[in-house]
Amino acid sequence: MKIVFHVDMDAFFVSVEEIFDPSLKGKAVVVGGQRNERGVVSAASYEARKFGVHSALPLRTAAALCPHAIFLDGHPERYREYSHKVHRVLMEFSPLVEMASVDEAYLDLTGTERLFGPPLRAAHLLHERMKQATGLNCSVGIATSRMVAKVSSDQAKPNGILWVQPGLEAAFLAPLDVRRIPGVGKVTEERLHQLGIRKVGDLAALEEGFLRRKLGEWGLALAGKARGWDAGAWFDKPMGGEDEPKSISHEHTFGEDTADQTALESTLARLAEKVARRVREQSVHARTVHLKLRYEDFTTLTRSHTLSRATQLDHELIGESRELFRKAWRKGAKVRLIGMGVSGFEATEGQMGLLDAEAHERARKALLVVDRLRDKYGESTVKLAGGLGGDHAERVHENPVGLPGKRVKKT
DNA sequence: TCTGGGGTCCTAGGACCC
DNA sequence: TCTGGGGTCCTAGGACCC
Repeated sequence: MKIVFHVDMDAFFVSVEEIFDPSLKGKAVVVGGQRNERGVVSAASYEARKFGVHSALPLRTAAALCPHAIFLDGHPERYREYSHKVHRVLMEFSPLVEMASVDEAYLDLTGTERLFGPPLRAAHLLHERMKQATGLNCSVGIATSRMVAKVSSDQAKPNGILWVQPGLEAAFLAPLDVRRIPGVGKVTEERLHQLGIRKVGDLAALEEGFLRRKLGEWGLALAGKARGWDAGAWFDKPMGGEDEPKSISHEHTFGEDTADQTALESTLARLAEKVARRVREQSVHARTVHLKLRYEDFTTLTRSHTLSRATQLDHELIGESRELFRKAWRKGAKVRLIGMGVSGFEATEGQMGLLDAEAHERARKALLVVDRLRDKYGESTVKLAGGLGGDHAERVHENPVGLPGKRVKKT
């Protein structure tokens, strides 16, 4: 019988911040930005949650609900560091660990009885070891499948352990709201409510034909989940597989909406540089370029273009995204968010003429040097002049007011 | 009280090919 | 000339997750 653990860190970002500043303990803390900023809550302490603050809530709403809360900017480096610590602890219990995000993981503990005893005992050992090694609380769900283990850790929160024994999956799920099923969000929940389905048990009792008619193939998968069946490749996939990303993107929401073409295009160029750099770090080449625009009324559009040849060069991604932008943007319309990304990764850039290939190679090598310099001295110290193989000489951009992430280095 | 940023997966129509 | 059917790629949009 398969034994799957789902380990979920409690209020992860807040808990990490408390390690760096213990005076935060027991207080209402909101991580994600300042109280008057555009943005949403990344994590809220349990104290703040008492006032209705939760993740994804707009920061300004959180400030209205809980005026005495302490608002903190996030520290992604800290969370990555602690995520690695968590990973190391989990590896002590099984080599089959799959981090599902910075703060949660699946473990396959099948056949570890001899080492750690029965599942509950293993979970307690893990829980204690986690606290001792990282200073963080976690919750553990134990089941025979990932899906049920995940629902179970959710029910165990905070700081708890819950084992759904083999054969009791459907009984465990039945009384829960349909929203508890991973993959059922606001929209699907609403559709299910309209069909009179509120509990997972209601879902499990329905005829398959009915679900297929009302919700399509997705409805069938849902009914399976409701019965505790964890179907599909995801279930069978062995844990621990580190797969490469399928897309890389960056986006930016302006502090104030803007229709200033220079500001928009220079922001886009900065995003494209960050994306290009990460593409090079992955040692891949990207074929499809995506643009995303959000206007002041929140209408959002995306445009994409597939290149005849994959690339990892700044100026090509800057040029492509700018072209997409100029075609898509209603001139004069105020923009709230601009973003770009790439997908369709290939190992090499593909065929090109000899002369092109030489220029291309020069540009690639120059960029690798630039990447290293930027590592050492910071983003803004290195600016590319023209001549690196493109029309980007005019690309040297100022930092528009209100943009984060470009600190100017004093020399 | 206005709604982040990084992703994944799915759907659906049209193009194109066999 | 009442005109299939499937597979794959491309593009746009959307649900969902942390």
